[in-house]
Parts: sequence; C-alpha cells; structure tokens
Amino acid sequence: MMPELPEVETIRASLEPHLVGAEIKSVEVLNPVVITGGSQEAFQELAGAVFTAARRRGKYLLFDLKTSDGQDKVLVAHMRMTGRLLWHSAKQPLEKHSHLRFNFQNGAELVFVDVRRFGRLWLVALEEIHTVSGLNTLAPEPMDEDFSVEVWERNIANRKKSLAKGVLLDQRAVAGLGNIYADEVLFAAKVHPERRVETLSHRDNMNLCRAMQAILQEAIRLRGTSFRDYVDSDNRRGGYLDMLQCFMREGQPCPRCGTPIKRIKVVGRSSYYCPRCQRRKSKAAKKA
DNA sequence: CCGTTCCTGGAT
DNA sequence: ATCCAGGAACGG
Repeated sequence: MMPELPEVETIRASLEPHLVGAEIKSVEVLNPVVITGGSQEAFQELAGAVFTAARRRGKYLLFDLKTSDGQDKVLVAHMRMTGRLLWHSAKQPLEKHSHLRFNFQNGAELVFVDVRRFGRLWLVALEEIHTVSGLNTLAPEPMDEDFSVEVWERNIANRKKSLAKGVLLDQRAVAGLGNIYADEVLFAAKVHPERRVETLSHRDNMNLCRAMQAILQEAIRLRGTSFRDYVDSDNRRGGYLDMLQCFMREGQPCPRCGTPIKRIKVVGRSSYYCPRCQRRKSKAAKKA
C-alpha cells in the first residue's frame, strides 16, 4: 500500500534484472481506464519491442523501450495507492483487478494490478516524456547531488503560508515523499506537521533535508515499508515497518521522550507526531 | 490554495 | 450499512 519513493525504487530494482532485454510478445489491455497516455492500440503495437532500462523519478517508474522498427518509447507507471507491477517467470492465472499484461517471448509476464484503479500508465515517445502529467513539474530527487537545503528553500519560498506537512507531500517541492515518510521526516527533524514553512529556521530546513535523505536511504535499504499489502514485483514485503517512529503509532510512546504519539488531520491526511518533540511554534515565535 | 473527487476493501 | 484510507488532478 502507498508506494512512495523507497517502495517505487524497490519495485524498480526488483524488476530491472527481469525486464531489461526482455522482448514483448503481446500486450493484453484488460481495462483501458488505467491508460492515461497513449491508446490501447499503441500498447498492443508494442509486440516485438524490447525493454532497455528501468528508471525511476520520484514515484514514477520509467521503462525504456526500443520498438521493432527502432523507435525509442517509454512506459511510465505511477502506482498511486494500491498499484502493483508483478513479474511472473511463467504464466499465471490473472488475479482480480489485473488491468494490463505484458507477455514476453521467454514465457514470462508482467502484470499491472490495481484494486482501486488510481494507478496510471502512459506510453509515450522518449522525446514526449515531458507530456506525462506531474513529471514535468517534479522537484529534484532528495537523494541527488542537485538537491540541497538551498534548492529546498527556493522551492518552498513562494508558499510561505503552507504547512510543513503539505509542502513535504507536494511533489513540486521535493520528489517522492508520501504520507508515511513525510511524517517520519517531520518527526526526525522535530518539526510539527502544521508549522508554517515561513517560520522554519535555516537549521530546521537543514534538519528536514538531512532527515529526508537518511530516512529514504534506510527505507530503500530495507526494501520499503509494507504497512498493509505493499509488495515488490517479486511479491516480497518491505522491512521498514519496524523502523517507523511515529506513523501508525497513535497512543504509543514517542521513541525519544515517551510522550504518547498524537494523530491529527493535516491537509486532509492523517498525521502522526510527538506533541512534545514537535512543537507547533518555533522557539523564536514563542519568545516574541 | 484548499477542499473534493476518484475507487474498493477492510474496519466498525 | 456506513465510514475511512490516500496521491494527485481538478474546481471553486
């Protein structure tokens, strides 16, 4: 559930060795509603194409393809809430809510399954990749060299009245965080989810950036968080669940100070935080 | 710029 | 039977 950057990266990494070099035999569009970019026919015309790379950008998966007539195309996938991309080395009966199936020459198959049908697929020419909604306005990767506290501060400069939680979830401010890791980052940086970003000190912003990088890196290492039913393409669960400090821990003692974790709604999302470690007002604001 | 909408299964 | 979860597009 809720694939965020670490889960999407885990899916990418687990798919890469299977997918790269695999030649498509046929594509079955079982439910065209998940196709946002490209037509049903365009997907079916991928027969003969070969996957050449498995990339990730934020929560988007980018699968490069070379068609049989030499065109460069990209299959873009966003899992949203419940999307799954499953690799089967041999044919299997279609499970419920299967929407698209790639059949490969070697007998393997790749199935896109999504109970809630929020997930989206695009098939675009490589040079048209910017037409994928959200991808063109996506902020830098928090783990990349071109991300820094300066970039972060620049990206949040025009939305000073916004709440910290809302900005962490905004893919135009930083790519890849969702509800789980946003709460964990705020906890690690000791920032209240409802803090207005204009009140954040440079030190707060540094702590936030450091927390993003450290938490995402560790979550990737542990293959993501399987909080309900998230699995990677090989049906494996992630190991970060036990590392969660506040998410889904309402009423349980804060790992730092023992104060019971609170749960509130912020920008329409459940937000878990420690009311003692994460003060709503900055120290400077309280003195004034 | 915030609230609403999409969608289904699981919880109550 | 009703409510709730939530990423991102969309509308007021």
